[in-house]
Amino acid sequence: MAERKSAERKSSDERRDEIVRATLRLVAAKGFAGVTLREVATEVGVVHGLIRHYFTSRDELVAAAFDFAVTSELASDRALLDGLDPVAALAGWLAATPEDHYRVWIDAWSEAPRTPPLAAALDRHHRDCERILTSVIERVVDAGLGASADPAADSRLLTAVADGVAVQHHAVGVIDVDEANAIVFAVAERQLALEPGSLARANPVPARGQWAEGAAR
Amino acid sequence: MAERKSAERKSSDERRDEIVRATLRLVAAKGFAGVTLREVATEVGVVHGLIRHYFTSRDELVAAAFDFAVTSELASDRALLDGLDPVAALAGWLAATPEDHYRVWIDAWSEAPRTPPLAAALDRHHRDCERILTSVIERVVDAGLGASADPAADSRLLTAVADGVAVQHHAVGVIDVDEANAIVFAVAERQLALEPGSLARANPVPARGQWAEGAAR
DNA sequence: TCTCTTGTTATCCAACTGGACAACAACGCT
DNA sequence: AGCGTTGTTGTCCAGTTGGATAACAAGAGA
Repeated sequence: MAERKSAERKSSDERRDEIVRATLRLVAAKGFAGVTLREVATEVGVVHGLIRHYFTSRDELVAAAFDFAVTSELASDRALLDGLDPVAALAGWLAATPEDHYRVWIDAWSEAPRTPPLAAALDRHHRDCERILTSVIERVVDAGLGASADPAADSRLLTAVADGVAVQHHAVGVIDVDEANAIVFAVAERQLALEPGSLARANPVPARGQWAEGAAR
Repeated sequence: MAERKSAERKSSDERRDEIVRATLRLVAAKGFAGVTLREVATEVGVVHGLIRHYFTSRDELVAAAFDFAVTSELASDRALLDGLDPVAALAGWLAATPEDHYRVWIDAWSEAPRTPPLAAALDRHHRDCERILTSVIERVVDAGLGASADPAADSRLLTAVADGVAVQHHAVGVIDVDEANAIVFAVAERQLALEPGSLARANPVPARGQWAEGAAR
């Protein structure tokens, strides 16, 4: 009569994906250092021993979570940007990112110096971001809508501004989303010789991908 | 014959200070979430029970450590800046900060959303930093060496750039200290209508206060 | 149907955590 | 000298952690 209550049996890939997403949700809520295997297991609805069936160590799990976060984020961003005209794409890329996304980035900055695999992933994805922005800048220049003597350098500069503003907005909380966008747009317009106000006008509705459906407690 | 080996008996203030500094060193090395009372005690050379004699909880300890870090850092910065001419002060403030210092800031950004007292301290100190930079900008303007329509807004902007560049330098590691300074200086010179290169020339030797003598393991 | 693989559970473990407490020792005060 | 205060130690505790492992269960392929 003591019926064994098992979680639904799933394929390896499905379960693995489920675990990674749950980990990511918890990382966004509690930071890389704050997630425990037991919490992840509870979130998924399985026993904590099962996690080890998919990831040989905790570090491997959180590294996979960060990798998944950025990979899926950048994939959906690329798809979104491709469908926009150059200036709108620039505005869309520079506009403030959802809270959850940036929390993960900020946590990664904090943990990377202590976690080599995370540092490697961070380095790689940061360069990806700079490259994407560089190509967007090149599209703007090629369309004759702006100027840039060194798109890669301008990309690096604007990435720094966007990150710094995101810190003020998401972590410190001294500015709201409109102020954040205003600052980044102003710097970008001046740096790339765009018409003042053009980025704010072109800014598309923020519809970036969500990996964090359902709030982690 | 079993001689009791005690740590040197110290005054309350002395010991408290010693504990806070040790905590800060460990926070810089392992993050706010990574420090344990036992490690702090070992670092100081006492038993972990003694920590509780000075701080009623772990949270109170790390909050005190962050507060001490920023308070002493800003105090020594203020003293340094006051002795410099306006442009040199601006360059000194914007120039890259020692690794340990920024590690603590980045960790605070990461932890603040989860730790209310840390969030309060972060908000306060962030505003302090913006205020200091604002007054430096005003000194530059008053001396007729540069222009700023809104010193507070420019301070906010340059703070964002400095933070974003610091992330790229200290956390991600994609740029070195010279590149970091070059980016921040270039933005500041353009934003404040300074002569290009003037900040690099005026940049004083980095001699900011050190609270982290002796490396934490 | 039998077997082999693999997703899953239930425990166990050694290590470590923050906190509590009683005993001790050094010092200041009277 | 006696005494109270307090800096300091050693030890205990209940809880949590990441990891290991054996048993179980649900399929797949022969």
